[in-house]
Amino acid sequence: MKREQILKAGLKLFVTQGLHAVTIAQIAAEANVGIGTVYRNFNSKEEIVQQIWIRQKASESAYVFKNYKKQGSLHDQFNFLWERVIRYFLEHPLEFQFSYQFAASPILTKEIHEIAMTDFLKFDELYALGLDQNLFKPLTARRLRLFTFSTINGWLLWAMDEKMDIDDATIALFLQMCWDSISA
Amino acid sequence: MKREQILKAGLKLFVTQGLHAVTIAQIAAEANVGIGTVYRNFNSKEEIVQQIWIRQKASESAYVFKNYKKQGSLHDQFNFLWERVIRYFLEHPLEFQFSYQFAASPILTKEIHEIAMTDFLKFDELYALGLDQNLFKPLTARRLRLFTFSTINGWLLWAMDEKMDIDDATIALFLQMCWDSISA
DNA sequence: AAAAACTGACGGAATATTCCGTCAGTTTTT
DNA sequence: AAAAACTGACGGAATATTCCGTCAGTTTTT
Repeated sequence: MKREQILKAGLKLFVTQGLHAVTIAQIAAEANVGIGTVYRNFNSKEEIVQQIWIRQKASESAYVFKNYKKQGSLHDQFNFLWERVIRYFLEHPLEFQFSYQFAASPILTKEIHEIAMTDFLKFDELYALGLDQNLFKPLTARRLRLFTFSTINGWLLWAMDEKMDIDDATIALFLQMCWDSISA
Repeated sequence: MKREQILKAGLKLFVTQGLHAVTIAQIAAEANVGIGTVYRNFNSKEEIVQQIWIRQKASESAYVFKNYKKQGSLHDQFNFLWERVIRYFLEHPLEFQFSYQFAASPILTKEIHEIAMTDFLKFDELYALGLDQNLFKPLTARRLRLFTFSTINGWLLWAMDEKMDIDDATIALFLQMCWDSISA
């Protein structure tokens, strides 16, 4: 409970102020929790960041794969999953900012990334299938997935930044762009 | 001169250790400069980051637009410029990491971004031309540019991270993906 | 009522920032 | 043209400030 409050507070503060500007005392205050409680739950500011990352990716994957059924054409599945990713981020702007900002941070080790990303390996199966059917350009499944993911990430950053309003048609067009980019 | 040394040292340290972990004293040491000299040139750590950003974007645009002639087909020009961007980042991994890491940082204000990005507006002319010729999907020139840029950024991150070796063929394929994604 | 969890004041380590003497390079005086 | 006076960038010791992490006392849970 308190742990959750701390992670939530950290998320908000890190995104709005940046890692270096946030103190443990601030996090404790924002979480309505004593400083000692922060230290009971986490060893350092860096550990808080790591745990926020893991928690965020878990919440993201839960949202994305909810109601996911392997039915319809491969293209349909592709659209379904990536649209869920897009909608998750649109509905959770703080989580998106955090995700973007820390993706390349030296604080997040290979291990942390690996733990956090396991759920998303399901995407690779989809891409592997597409490769079998010669639908995609000749890259590995993993690379194709990373390509689409980073495209979406980057696009959302600018879209949010510009306060571009994103309706269903825009999302559909964008998904089409993602598909076209990797199509053979 | 000293100013340059400080910016260079800051770039290296921020990328490898992260903003919060780097002290002014460290920067001074890495730059072979006294602490006082750092303060003579900059008011704070944040200002150093902002100036590194501006300097980095200037160096990037100088590299990208060097020898750029508006000749050949629009597709050729597209390939020329984006290939330059890719090569710049491949040859300057520190600059790339920095660019990626701080793009969404709260330290960089709208003003700073605007100053740093002016040179890159030339890209928009290219996209506008393509739109006139109905080559692209129906988005604004600016959005198309941001889309391609973020795609490249994201792709390079993973490519470098995975130590994927990037030869001319790979770059060509990737540029093709960028083109296909926005083609009507 | 015993154990566990929590709180936040506090001390001290880490860090930022200031301040001032030095000295290489420049200008003025003789 | 030699000497004297001046300048201000520089370095780093001294000082100010921040921030961490502990722990004694308090509250909550079991």
